[in-house]
Amino acid sequence: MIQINPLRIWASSEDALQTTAASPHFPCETCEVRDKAICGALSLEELKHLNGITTQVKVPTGRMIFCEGDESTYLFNVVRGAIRLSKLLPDGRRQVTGFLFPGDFLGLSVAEHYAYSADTLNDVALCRFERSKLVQLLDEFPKLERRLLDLASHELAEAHGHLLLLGRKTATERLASLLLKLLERIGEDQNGEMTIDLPMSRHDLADYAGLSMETVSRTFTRLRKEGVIETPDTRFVVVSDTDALQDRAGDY
Amino acid sequence: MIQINPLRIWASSEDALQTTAASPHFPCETCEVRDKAICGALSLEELKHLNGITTQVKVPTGRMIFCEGDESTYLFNVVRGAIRLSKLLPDGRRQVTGFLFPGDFLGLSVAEHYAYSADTLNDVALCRFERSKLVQLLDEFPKLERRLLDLASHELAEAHGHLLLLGRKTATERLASLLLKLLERIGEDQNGEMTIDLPMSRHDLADYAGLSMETVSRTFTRLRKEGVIETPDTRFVVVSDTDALQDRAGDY
DNA sequence: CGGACATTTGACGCCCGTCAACATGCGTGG
DNA sequence: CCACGCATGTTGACGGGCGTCAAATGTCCG
Repeated sequence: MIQINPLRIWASSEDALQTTAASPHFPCETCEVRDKAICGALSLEELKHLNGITTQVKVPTGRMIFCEGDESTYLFNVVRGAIRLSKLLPDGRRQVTGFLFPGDFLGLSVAEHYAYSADTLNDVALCRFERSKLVQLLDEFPKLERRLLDLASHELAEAHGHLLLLGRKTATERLASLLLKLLERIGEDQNGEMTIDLPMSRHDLADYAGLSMETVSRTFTRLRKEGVIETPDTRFVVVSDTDALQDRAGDY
Repeated sequence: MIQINPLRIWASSEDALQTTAASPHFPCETCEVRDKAICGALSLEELKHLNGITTQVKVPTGRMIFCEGDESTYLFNVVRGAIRLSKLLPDGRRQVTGFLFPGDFLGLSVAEHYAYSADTLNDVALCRFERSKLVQLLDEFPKLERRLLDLASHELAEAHGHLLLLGRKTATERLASLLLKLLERIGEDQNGEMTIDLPMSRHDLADYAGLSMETVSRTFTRLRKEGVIETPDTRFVVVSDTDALQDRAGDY
């Protein structure tokens, strides 16, 4: 599998993020996702230990972070940007297993190899630690381990929802469900309208929902004509009628 | 949601399993799945503690163990039998998220509610503990927590494989993949022929693979006509040509 | 033997994938 | 500034894979 400079750093000068470990500035303290990420389980004192084994890393748009099957030497916290997780079949068919956003944990797997590939949908900032050092840290801070277990079981529940979506929902239900999930995760109130700024392409949405790009596009237009959403730009989705979207998602 | 006597015990006399906790006979010691299950992480001494909080439980064929959304008061080890995990849409569409067999852990979730329903495909023996007590135990035995984390990340990887199956594989690939998985898990050598004794119906297989029962049936017939499998009985599948089945699974 | 149930098989239709044409946006360079 | 090219998204036409419905067959058990 090809891996293109997975962790190359792009230019950054005025930015708070550094590529060196254990900065004297103790960046964890001022981290934007500190309470969301696994770090939220730790006291300030413990956080200093964590800070000691982390490296701040940036990855530009469209780069591989790691590949399915690679040895899982690193784990990450997503600090900024959006990430696509996916699995491939040998003939190129792709399944997107999830999208990650700031505060999410990446690489959760005690296994030796990554179970999926991860690449960037836009410029991403990561907080990286070596897996071996994390394991060490887990022994020191049991709270961290509990947090990881919580995380894993939460992701498992998410995955099961995704299974239901892929196995049993119609195209419309799939897209409605996906939009609702994105709305919850990255939806923003833009002068009274709940809006999603999609960092991913129609193709990515399709590969998440087990559909073709064309079907996703057609479903978008149908939802638009029915007044459920607006799409002022391909990149933005305004959810005009959340209830209607809920109805179309098929759950309950 | 309906829940029919989820943990009722059926007649058992000569059997080693008891319905009472902490039997003086220390059943963990002689447990058939002791090294497979999470218990494998524990020393004999630690096992005695675990033994103290477990209850041996039996559930007959076709009973609910718990329902999606129920408060998750109990966790289980599967000692004997086969279990179906599933999620439902309100209109009855069902997605089977997995099948469990002896040695598997059931209820992995630190969340307050089960994310899916579990019911029995045949007579099942379970080793049950209260979630609250388990959490307590995790504090005492960090090894156990590590084991659970391993387990969770393994299940996560399984789920991602399932996502790929549902999202991107054809009917034949889905069934071939499923049969290979079952072969690995419960396949037995019956005088030189690798055989699967299916505890689940065609309908269950279909709901796992996101297909209709009819399509599963037709795919079975096709695989039989092509000499990949034999189906002497609807319950038994003999895999005559494992390589051919691999080819049809679509991976690699 | 007969009824209930699971499975198989067949006929038919539809949802969604495929292929292709067209539209739109964006960056580049003249 | 516009022309052009490329990438992405939309729309239309068409076909196929799989779902649905229904009947036939097999199986179990009273």
